[in-house]
Amino acid sequence: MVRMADVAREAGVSVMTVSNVVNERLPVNEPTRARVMAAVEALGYEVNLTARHLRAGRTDTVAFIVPSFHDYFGEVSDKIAPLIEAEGRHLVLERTSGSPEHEMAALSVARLQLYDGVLLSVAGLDRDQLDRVRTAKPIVLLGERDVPDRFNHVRLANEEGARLATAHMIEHGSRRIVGLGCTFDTAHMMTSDRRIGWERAHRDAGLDVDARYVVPISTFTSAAGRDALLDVIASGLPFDGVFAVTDVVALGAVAALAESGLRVPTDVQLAGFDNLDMSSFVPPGLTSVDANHEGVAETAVGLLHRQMAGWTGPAEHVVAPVRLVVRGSTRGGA
Amino acid sequence: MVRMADVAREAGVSVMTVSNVVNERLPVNEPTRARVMAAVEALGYEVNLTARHLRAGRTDTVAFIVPSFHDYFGEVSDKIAPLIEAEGRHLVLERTSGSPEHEMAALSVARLQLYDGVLLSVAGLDRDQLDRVRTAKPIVLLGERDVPDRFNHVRLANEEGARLATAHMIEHGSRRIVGLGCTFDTAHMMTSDRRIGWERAHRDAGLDVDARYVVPISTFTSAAGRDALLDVIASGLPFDGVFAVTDVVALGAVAALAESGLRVPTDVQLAGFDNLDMSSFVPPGLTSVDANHEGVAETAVGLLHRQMAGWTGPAEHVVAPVRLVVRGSTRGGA
DNA sequence: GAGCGGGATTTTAGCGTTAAAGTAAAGAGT
DNA sequence: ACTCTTTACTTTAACGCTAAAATCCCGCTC
Repeated sequence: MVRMADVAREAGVSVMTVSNVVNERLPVNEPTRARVMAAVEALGYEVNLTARHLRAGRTDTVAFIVPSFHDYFGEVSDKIAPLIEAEGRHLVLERTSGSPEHEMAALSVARLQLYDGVLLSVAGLDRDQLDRVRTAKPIVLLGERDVPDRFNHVRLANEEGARLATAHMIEHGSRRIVGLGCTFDTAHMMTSDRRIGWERAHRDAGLDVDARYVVPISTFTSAAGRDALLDVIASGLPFDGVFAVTDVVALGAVAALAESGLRVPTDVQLAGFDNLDMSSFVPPGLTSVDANHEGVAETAVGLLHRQMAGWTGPAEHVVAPVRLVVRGSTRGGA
Repeated sequence: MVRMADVAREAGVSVMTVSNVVNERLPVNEPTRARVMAAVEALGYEVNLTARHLRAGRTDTVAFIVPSFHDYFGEVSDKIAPLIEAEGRHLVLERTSGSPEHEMAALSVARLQLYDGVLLSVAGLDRDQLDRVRTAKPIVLLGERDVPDRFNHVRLANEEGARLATAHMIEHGSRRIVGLGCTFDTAHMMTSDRRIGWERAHRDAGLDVDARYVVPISTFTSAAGRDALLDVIASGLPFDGVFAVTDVVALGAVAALAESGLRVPTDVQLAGFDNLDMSSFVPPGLTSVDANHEGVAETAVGLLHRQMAGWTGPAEHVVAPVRLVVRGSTRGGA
């Protein structure tokens, strides 16, 4: 490894002069500068970032900590990256597998020290566990969990989104709408809130809420969504609509319906949540609640920047608005 | 920030004793140990990783550098993560947007110093640019590019995969198969090699190779795939099969075919490449070349571990085998 | 030609950690 | 009783960088 000291010796100057040339801090006479640059080139010197980080107490790096690199998080990450880079910082992703232990470890003082700021997509931690996190490091939480007031937090209008999607299907004739994955779950506000929206749409339309139509799924995967809906079909429970808790789950529903010979949207209308890239391409086009990834990314990064810039005012709790994107899987669609 | 020195003062011992307790290196008498631990707890001390990294010359962190966090890379990342973690290291993802400048920057001495090893999914750099990278840092390259011999490299059997998929469609009756995105491109061995496989399948079957069926796409997205195939349909060029260069592009083709009222696989057979999670759920099930993400991940991580363990033998160039997963989008399917 | 101002460069002093060498005290061996 | 270990802990010296203070050198003034 080539150090500044090696360059300094080669150029016949002090280490500080090399530092000043490399970082363009204090002015350096042109002949000296040229000699230093020549030495830098000759030796292939590049600054040791670890040493700089230690000395500077900054890393110019932001971490986005996600449960998995898949699907929704992959798409959001790609929105966040340019916003972080625009401020001259680096973005790195870390993965927690959604487990509370991993998330807690990611929020440990030790790990936080590696970054100037952290965006954490909370999947496993509850309010109490988060409350135990004591740090001055800028943090913005994302995700559909209950979090302590002192954290900046961006989440989606889950209830409203679910209500919109369900009401839309009711408006277009569905009367028995499966809430696929919309189970009550103290830990999981995502499913609970979407369940409430599903329920409210029914009540608003004067329809009965039948608990048999709330179908639990084992994981938020397409496979689990398909299996769960196939079970519903096999059970003989009649239905004419499906609101899936996420688009990934909705894709599983698409598969189940196709396998079972049920036509979308003629026999069964279908809507999802997240409006992933793929959703507009899966025939006949997946009606979905759009959570505006880009807006969420901008809001979250904005809050983080504010904190990193030294803002100490009260934390904000943003609920990102949603809108329904109607496509061919429901009867209002094109 | 609480430093070891603060803990040492609180516990009435030297800094080294704290270090020895915290890292369980040299043995420390139980009463002393307890006093140190109490001080650690009281002050909420956690080690400063930046300082440790500088001192140790190691970071116990591996970076996976990808063009984007989306789709294929998201899925591969999720396979790689547990393999890295199993060795007690951390995995972080960085993004290059696929641009040569970003990739080169990621391979700069400075950035490499932050990691004990790097997995780089090459998308933009060519052989010459890679050849300019001079570093002893363990690196494994992934992706369908030509790379200098001295780098460990894992790529897919692109030609064979494309040939398998195309031959399969020919075997089941297709005679005019669009090679969607399978253009020759000096820089992009992925498309070129898959094009060659598409071509070979034709020749093996004694069919003419008609260049009009090689359809370029602007980007490897579903939108570009759909638009390109819609153009083909509008042009009136007759076809009865589509081999899409990736599953993401194939999804665009699915949309284009559905919009145009063409039935899959009755009117048009369709096959893709990558076998993404979604591919088995998009009706009628996407026939796809499976590149065995998990195997690729294991191979790449294995090569990286070997290098990090000090192996200095010649680099390996692994071509990961592929197999065809037949689903409903082709006529051999279920 | 002593004194001064100011730009160029160097010296000093860490950032927080840990490998290695050093010391001090208690116990073992002869 | 004196070495010789062993155990427990401390001191020293970096890792590679840079903010701040100190020094040097030159032309300029009066």
